[in-house]
Amino acid sequence: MLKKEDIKKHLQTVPLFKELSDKELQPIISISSSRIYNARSIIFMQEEPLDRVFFIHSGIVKIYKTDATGKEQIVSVLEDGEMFPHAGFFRQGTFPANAEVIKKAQLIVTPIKDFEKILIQHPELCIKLFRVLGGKIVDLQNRLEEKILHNTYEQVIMLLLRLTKSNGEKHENLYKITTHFTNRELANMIGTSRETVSRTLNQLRKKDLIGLDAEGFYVIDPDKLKEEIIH
Amino acid sequence: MLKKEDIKKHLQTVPLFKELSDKELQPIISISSSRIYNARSIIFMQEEPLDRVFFIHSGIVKIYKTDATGKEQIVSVLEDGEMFPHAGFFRQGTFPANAEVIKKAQLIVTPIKDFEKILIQHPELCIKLFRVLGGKIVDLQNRLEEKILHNTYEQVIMLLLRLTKSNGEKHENLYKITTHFTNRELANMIGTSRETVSRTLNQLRKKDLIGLDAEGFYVIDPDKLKEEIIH
DNA sequence: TCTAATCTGTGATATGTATCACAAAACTCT
DNA sequence: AGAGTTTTGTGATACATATCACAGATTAGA
Repeated sequence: MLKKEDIKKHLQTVPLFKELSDKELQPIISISSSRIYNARSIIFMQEEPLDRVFFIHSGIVKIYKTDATGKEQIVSVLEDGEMFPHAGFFRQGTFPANAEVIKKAQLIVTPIKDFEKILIQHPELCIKLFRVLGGKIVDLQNRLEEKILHNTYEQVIMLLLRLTKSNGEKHENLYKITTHFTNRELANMIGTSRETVSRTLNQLRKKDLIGLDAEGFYVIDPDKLKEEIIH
Repeated sequence: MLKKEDIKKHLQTVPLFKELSDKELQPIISISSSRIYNARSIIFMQEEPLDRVFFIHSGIVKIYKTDATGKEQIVSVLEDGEMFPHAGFFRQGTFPANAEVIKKAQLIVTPIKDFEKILIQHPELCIKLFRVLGGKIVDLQNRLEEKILHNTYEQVIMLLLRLTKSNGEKHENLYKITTHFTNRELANMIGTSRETVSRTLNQLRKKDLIGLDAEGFYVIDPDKLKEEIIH
């Protein structure tokens, strides 16, 4: 079965499953399926029952919420190797937010109930999941700290640094964010307006801290940029 | 040994350990110790190696960070039955924030390495911990959403509702927050100024949505208060 | 119980950022 | 390739909230 072979190959690239033997991976493969989602397709909505977890093999996914006025808050932007949602294990209920594809993605879908069964039989897997969840908690606390203790100018910088770290590729000492985010998307990630992001980005470019090339990609010197954060 | 008996009794009140048999609880009791912390004493600081977890039997603890200018951000306010930190399992490193006692507290201290060993031998415990961590993640995402999508007036209301839910006691259809927080503390929980909290609280009192009695306690009608959030 | 320290309330002012408006540029779709 | 849509840049203005200032109330310490 070629398809199951693919799933295996893809799951092996997920950090959560790294170091697992073929035999250990087998039960997870057998309950999972793979699917390609085009950009802009909705993976799930907040109200749906939380009955599956996703692992990203390729592409980019955004997790977001919208309020009554339609204002969007991007909770996180996830890419290959990452899992979502983080908060569903052994809890009944609905998804904590919406998920939509930003860049065409291949996802492994696993029914959460079956995954939980495998989980409790494999302490190794539990340990890794505890690590992942712990990391997520630290991450969210840092986000909250950024939002509370820093002004918008610095929040933009920290967002760029965060995106650089995860999505960036190092090319001759420069970091390139190879995904194009619109100003509005960047704004929604930190809860500011698109205009402010536009102004801040141009300020940073004038200071030669970032470059905005024709394709819309961002080029950054992270160390110099970090020095801009004084608070 | 009376002391171990106490620890047992105290651990049984922690939701994470509820439903565990005496036999299952025993290994955790044997590695734990109990200690009383007075108000204002520091439990740990951010830079210290994360080598233990705490369970609150009584009292109130705040988890907070401070920036270079001394500005404080209260990450969370925890009370009896709760555990902290949440993000330390199977990860090396330091505490993610500082912890200080707000109200005289009795804490159970458990070395994290030993706890981890017990954890991986008890799937039941793992399941509960996954639930707790999942809840924490949802919680933090909601906090971030509050901060991004709502104005200060509404953030204050949501903070009061949150405090009411956890610390509140129901008395003849009113909820009383039996812990006194200063305006500055409330402000630091949501990242605003003490003056704004003072003004907002008085606004809410004028609307008869909350009451501020002599002892400084807050009395709230949660349903009416919730209706104030229109966004 | 007195004194110092901290907390509260409230007006005045400053300021950062959202919002509005619109033109130009860049994409998208058939 | 051209029409329509979406994005960007930038000035002008509005507004929420921080900051400053200070007086009075409250709490804590000796």
